Amino acid sequence: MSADEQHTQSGAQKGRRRRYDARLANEIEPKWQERWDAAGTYRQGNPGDAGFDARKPKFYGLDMFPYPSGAGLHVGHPEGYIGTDILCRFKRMTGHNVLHPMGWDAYGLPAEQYAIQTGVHPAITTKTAIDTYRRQLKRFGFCYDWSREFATTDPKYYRWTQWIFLQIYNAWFDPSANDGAGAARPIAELIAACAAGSLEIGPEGEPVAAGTDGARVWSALDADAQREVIDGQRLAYIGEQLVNWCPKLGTVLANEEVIDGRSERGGFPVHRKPLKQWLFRITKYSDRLIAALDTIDWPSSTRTQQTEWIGRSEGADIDFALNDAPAEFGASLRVFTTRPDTIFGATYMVVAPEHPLVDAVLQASGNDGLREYVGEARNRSDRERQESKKKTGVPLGVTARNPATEKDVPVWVADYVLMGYGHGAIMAVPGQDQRDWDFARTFDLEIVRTVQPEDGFDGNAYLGEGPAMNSGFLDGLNVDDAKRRAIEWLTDSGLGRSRVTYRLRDWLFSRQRYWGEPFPIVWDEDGHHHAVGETTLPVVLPDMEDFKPVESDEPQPTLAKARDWVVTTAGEAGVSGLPADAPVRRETNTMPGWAGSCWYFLRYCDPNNSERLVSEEAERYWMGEAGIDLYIGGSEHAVLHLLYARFWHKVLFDLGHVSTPEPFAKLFHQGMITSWAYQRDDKSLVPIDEVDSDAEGRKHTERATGAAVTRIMAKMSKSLRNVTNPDEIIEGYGADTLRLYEMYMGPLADQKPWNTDDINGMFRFLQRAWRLCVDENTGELRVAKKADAEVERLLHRTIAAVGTDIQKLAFNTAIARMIEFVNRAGSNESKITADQMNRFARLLSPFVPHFTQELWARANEDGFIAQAAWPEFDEAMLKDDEVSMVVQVNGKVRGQVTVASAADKATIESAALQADGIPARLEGLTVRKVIVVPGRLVSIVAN
RNA sequence: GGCGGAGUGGCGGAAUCGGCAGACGCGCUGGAUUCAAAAUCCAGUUCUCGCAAGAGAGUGAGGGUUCGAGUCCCUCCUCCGCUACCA
Repeated sequence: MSADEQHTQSGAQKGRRRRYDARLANEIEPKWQERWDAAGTYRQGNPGDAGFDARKPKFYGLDMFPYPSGAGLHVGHPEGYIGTDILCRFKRMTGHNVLHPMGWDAYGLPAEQYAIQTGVHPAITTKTAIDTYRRQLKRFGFCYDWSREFATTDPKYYRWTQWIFLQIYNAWFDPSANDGAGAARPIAELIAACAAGSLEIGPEGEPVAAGTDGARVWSALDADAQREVIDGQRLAYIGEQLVNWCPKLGTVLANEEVIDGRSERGGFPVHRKPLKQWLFRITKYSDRLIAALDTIDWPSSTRTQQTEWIGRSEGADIDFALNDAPAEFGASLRVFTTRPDTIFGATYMVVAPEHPLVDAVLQASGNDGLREYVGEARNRSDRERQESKKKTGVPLGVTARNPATEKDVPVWVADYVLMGYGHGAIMAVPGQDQRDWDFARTFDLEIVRTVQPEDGFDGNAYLGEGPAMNSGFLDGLNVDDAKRRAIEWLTDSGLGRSRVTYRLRDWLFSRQRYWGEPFPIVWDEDGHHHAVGETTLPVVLPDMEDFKPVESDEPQPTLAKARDWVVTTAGEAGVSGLPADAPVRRETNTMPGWAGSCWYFLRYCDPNNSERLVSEEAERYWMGEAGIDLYIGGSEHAVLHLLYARFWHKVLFDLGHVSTPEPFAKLFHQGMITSWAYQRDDKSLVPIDEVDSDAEGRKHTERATGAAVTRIMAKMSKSLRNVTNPDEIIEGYGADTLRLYEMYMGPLADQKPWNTDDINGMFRFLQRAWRLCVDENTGELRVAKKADAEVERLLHRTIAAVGTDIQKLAFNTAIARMIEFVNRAGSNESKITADQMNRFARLLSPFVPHFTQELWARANEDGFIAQAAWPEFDEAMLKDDEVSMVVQVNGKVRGQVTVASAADKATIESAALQADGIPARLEGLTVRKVIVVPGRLVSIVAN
């Protein structure tokens, strides 16, 4: 028997259904959803629209929009959405204009992978997935303004994604702007400043103040050199980088998309490969991205993760003079260190296998051992490098002079040094660095301690505090002073300088895949890139029959196969500065999946604007002073999406297109909903349908092997087959019950185990609430004539507590308070008055909108309960006239005393000393002290 | 290894400032209703001893501060999440 049948058997009378059961829920929920839709109940106008009340404060409540996959929603997905929905409904009832939108993040690798596997075009699979998601989400009765819905794959949307790319492309980072913090400015201003002579071009091709030593004036550069300078300053630029190349996916990936040397999507091996790619100069924003974290209300763990991802390290660059190095490399080797104070302990040096010194040495000498090692190291994937922490390396046959000790130290090549960080070269100080220690031990290199370890220290490298030793002029200084002194000495002697390094790299933005936004860029016959004209946007993704990538060791963008699309003319593409008939080829890379999600929250403010990405007025109103009021989504986006979106927003802010420096004023991560899974002894997981359990549910065995497995909690996943589909739960209980259950499981931020049995509790609660209001024999409302004073008092308290809890996102305790109200009011023979019912329904409505709407209608109230005002409460009703207090004797509860709540301490004390049973307890004892905490307890100390 | 979070009944979880630990829900036990079951309703339900009144113990372990500690301090253990050869 299905849950549905069980619940409805006795209530399945003809005509108007009288009991609250699954059938009734599934009847009223779609009914009201249709009426809300038809009436536009959750439509929210913009400033200037008819009926828009500009005096109301705004509330922008945003969910991280989903990436629709073929599998549909599971019950974990809507958890955060239910939370935002409740808060947005509350805000609407408390007099706010509420922007609460939903849309689809639809470009990206998973959709394309799925399309390739099934042979169905990603445009079709994506549309199907979106339709499924929309249907499922609508069934929850969320108060989204669906008129603002869009997908990132809509040309009308990605037109502006491309437009933003062009703004970034046509911008440079002026380090002197913004009081020295630096800011993006239009590249036209840079060209104008150079042409006017207020900026000149430094030796590295960078703009410098006019008159700087060694600088050239703009007019002295030929057109190509000028172009090179400008292209070298763009915030979106072509750079050759060691990139993460994934042959299986046929694309390069951002560092953030590579986990343990494998692709985040699919888990395929990733190799490092030098490639020309589009990059964003996000590193220029490192300090601003760190500093602004203090201005926003985000979980501290997420702020910490972003800070560490950016990874600012203060230290020094030091140049070590090389002996016997190939002349073409130069005379010195530059390293970065965070511990310049330990330079006296630098007993050897290490360069990365990709370091230019290695190539120079290989060219100069036929060192076979070196060639072999470097070849192997370069071909090893990052994963292989990391799998074994065993140190490997070979000597380069070159030495360097340690400028502090004036001793020559050997230079090694080893793959524990990474080319991508610092200068790809280190001074190794085994005494103070564990990796160097391990390496020195492996190859029997000298170890010198330069910091005196604490007494009793018996480890290897010592990283702690202590006075410098074996360090000449630094001896005796603590670590911080020694660092400072060492940098002074390096600077004075011209051997080095203080320097800040970041772990963050420039953001690799191009992909070789089909399912993404095309770049608004064309290439001319000389190999120069040009922006397409803004009026020709969007550059529409061509519809390709053959969208399969070429699995290969060499990148081959899928779009290159769309020959008719690729080949065009400058005129066609709206390129300025080229003859209209000049042949150009379109950029065949596409943008990564992150592009669309970097600014979608702006588009919701004004989704149909065809003139601008968002109107200034709508942006200013909805983003307000500080940005989005509440953004809820999973913590897995702590560094990727949330960092990229902040970066785009800051560029747009600098260029004057948005009015807030940060997009998300308050961020909240909902916890994961977990489910049972089974684990073998080796920690590998077993799907739940391959396990048998005994009657008590204590012993579990894997069917195939008969081996015992342990029951654990794990993420819901298709492969473990422990996924619950919300459609089934709604069928068996209704969406209102599911909404309540997910909010009642525990604190929104916590990880929580799914337990279908627990849903009954919420279902019964709604049944009791229904019975409190509706006569099950007639279906009519049952209304008391006279209010019970206790129930009235409790209602005021419940309203106060629920309002507070909703704003704290403490929905579990809010629901508990409402259950208490129903339990108490329901045990009262006379039930509740029409007025009490009205207030109670409004109180409950953010949680169970359909249920309360139905009560609202049965009470013949006009309009929709969602548009009613939040019920008020009277402060005076929150206090009792009398309070019952506990009396403790020597820390143990020994009695109770009831006093007027206004009673003073002396009155309470004397009442407590005479309370039932207390005088007997105190017999033969001397009262030493009496502590009175009004309203709580009296503590008597006696001996 | 680093960073972050958490340990409370059989289970999920409550507990403003340190103030009656276990709200609320599940499950379980007993009862009502029923030919019977399901559903529903009522009562009970931290553990130990006790017929009971009651007494004692109790928030991962150990110590400390306090009239009073789940909450604050110290030492340790366990689990989870993120991250990782970043010089």
